[in-house]
Amino acid sequence: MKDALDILKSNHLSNTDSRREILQVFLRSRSALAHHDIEKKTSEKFDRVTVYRTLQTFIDKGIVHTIPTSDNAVKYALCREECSEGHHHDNHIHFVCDSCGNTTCLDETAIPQIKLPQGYRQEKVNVIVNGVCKTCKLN
Amino acid sequence: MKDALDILKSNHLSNTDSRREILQVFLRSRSALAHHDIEKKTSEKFDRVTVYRTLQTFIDKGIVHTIPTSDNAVKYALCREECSEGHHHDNHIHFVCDSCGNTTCLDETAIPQIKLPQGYRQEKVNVIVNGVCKTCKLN
DNA sequence: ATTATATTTGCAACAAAGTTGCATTTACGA
DNA sequence: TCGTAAATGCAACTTTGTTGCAAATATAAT
Repeated sequence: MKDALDILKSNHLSNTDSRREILQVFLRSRSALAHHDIEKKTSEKFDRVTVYRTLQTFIDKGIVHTIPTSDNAVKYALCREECSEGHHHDNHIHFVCDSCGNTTCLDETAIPQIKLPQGYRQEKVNVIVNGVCKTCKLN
Repeated sequence: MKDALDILKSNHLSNTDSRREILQVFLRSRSALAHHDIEKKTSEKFDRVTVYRTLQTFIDKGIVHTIPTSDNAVKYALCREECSEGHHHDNHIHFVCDSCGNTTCLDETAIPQIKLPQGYRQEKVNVIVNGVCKTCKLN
């Protein structure tokens, strides 16, 4: 398991408090995080602006990716190893649990082939499944 | 083709200026609309609050549905006939053109079967495809 | 270890998006 | 046409996101 410092180093990013701690929050979290979650989990230690800029840097470097959700709250999650600067490979589906609210990447579940009508060019596909997650279903 | 009054009547909604005109905007538009688009297309005739409440009413009744997009701008589009109060059947994919920015419902393109890992219950699936639309590809 | 420099941060001020309570207005059935 | 419930508009507010700039900090070179 890579740690925050490794990730920063291999992406040629300087080791600053905010980057290190925000990465740690992601590494510790099993579900995707909204901007707001990140501010809270870092005890509002960093300015809102810094969090925005740090997230943008991570997206640019391919360290995290965004997940659109129907309630207009973009969430962020760590990319897997294969992502790199300017090139995301998040070919997995996202699951939103309507019970606990958690958004998770289902890395094992591939995005199915989609056949668009004639004339459309397909660039990227986002699949968001809503339902009840494993943990909640047991309770 | 149903008109605005029919839709309001069959959903037991009173016929007010805002509801009628906002519905007409949807009926005339071939792509999904953001809140902001609606305000503009009604010439800012209605208070922002009224537009929000009207949209919420339409969603509750199953007249429109929301489309999540990766840039955190929820868009709204008319549902097809089969939707009803509290029960959306938008079993089609959404296409976001990165060239013209338009979001459209591809009603003919069904959502493929998705096989979730053991233990997950699937309720709703959203598929958003980014790319270049028919019209833009020609130019 | 010290210093120089480019990068990053925090602040202030702002803009946009969305919400709530309440008084006024409107739709529509009686 | 009138009464009432529903819908609207206004004001005030919260949340979310952005920009410019001065101060602070990370890192590489000495």
